[in-house]
Amino acid sequence: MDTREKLIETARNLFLQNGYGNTGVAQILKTADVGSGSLYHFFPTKEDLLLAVLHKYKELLHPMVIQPVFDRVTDPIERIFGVLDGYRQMLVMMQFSMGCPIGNLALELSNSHPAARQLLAENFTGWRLAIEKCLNDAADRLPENVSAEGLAQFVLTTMEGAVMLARTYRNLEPYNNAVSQLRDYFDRLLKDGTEWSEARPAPT
Amino acid sequence: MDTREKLIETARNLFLQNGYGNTGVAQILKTADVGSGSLYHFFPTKEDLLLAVLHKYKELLHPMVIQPVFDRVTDPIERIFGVLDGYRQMLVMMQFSMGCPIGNLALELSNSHPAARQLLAENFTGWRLAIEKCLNDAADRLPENVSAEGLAQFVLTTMEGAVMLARTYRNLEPYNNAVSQLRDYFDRLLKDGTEWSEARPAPT
DNA sequence: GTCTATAACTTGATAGAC
DNA sequence: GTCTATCAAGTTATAGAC
Repeated sequence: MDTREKLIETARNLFLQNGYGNTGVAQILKTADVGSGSLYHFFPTKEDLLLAVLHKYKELLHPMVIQPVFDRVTDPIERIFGVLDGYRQMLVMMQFSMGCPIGNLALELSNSHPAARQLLAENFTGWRLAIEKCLNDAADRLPENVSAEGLAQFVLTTMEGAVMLARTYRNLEPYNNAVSQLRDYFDRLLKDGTEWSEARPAPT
Repeated sequence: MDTREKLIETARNLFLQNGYGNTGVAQILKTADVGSGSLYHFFPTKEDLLLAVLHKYKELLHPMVIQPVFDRVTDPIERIFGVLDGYRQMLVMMQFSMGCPIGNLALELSNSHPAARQLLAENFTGWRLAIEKCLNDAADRLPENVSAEGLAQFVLTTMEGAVMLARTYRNLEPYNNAVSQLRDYFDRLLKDGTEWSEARPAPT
């Protein structure tokens, strides 16, 4: 693995564990066993390294998060819950020390780092599109006036909130609960052909 | 306002805007116009100040977040959506620069600061209990086998995830969407078995 | 492309006078 | 209880040799 790739990979892991601000450049260098000059040759600033990490996450979304699930599950609705189960497994495996890497960085950086914020949003959108595709593949089972985009975004919302609570409580229960509730919602959507009740317009 | 209280209030605001790690003690001192010696008289370490801030949030939950909504809305289900609307208003007012203070700190600190993590969990629990009470007050309209605790936690999950997405996209749409979906879920729950709610206008 | 050394600065925390 | 002055350590980033 070349030096540039090693730096991105190391930074990705450390940002995931400690956040961006709490990860020092020196720590990255030590962990990657790379000299200071090398880093600043590839990445003029620490933020440039951050942006490279966020690009990397975009590249990893399908091979790491989506495709493995799609390979072993065919039903489009079950694929969605398969992806959610992947996050559950990660929480357990990492003993709640890591959540969704994008969610972590989103809250830390969306105020202060506009370029990073943009890439984080693109990561969210990529995730949502993958779920959206599943919903479109199951369109015949969903009420006609259900918005695939809106529902896919709601799945993302649920996942991110659930990961946050599970990590805070250091307990899987909030995550399992959220997935159960979402499953119940899906059951009710799939079950009856009744009208999607459009929510009231937001107050101004 | 005494110095101790002023320090807590200042730190609370700065942590909210910049996070814990990115807020320097010097910055707190300058903003609060307080000398270094005073701070360390009340709070031996920066973390002690953080814990005081988290205690403050627990105290503020009802007077600031819950009670104002309960005072102007009586229907228990509408109270829940009233609380959610409060967060929507905050996102707009603060132009997405601030989300849920607890959620922000939860992701930043739950790995590295166990004492803070515990207090963050207590804050979440307090919020959930307020929603849970609403659900119990509306128990006659909900299916018997619905767990008020589980559903209340799902509301919290949705709110936190929705705030995260809205801040990342710097757009209210993900938040409105999540609330709409949650409303639709509630409609399907309420409709299922019991009478139609007269507390709010029928969906258009 | 990589190394060493270091500049310029900020951090959290402390000591002691008053 | 508050002030001033200061500490040691850590931060990002740079310069110049190889």
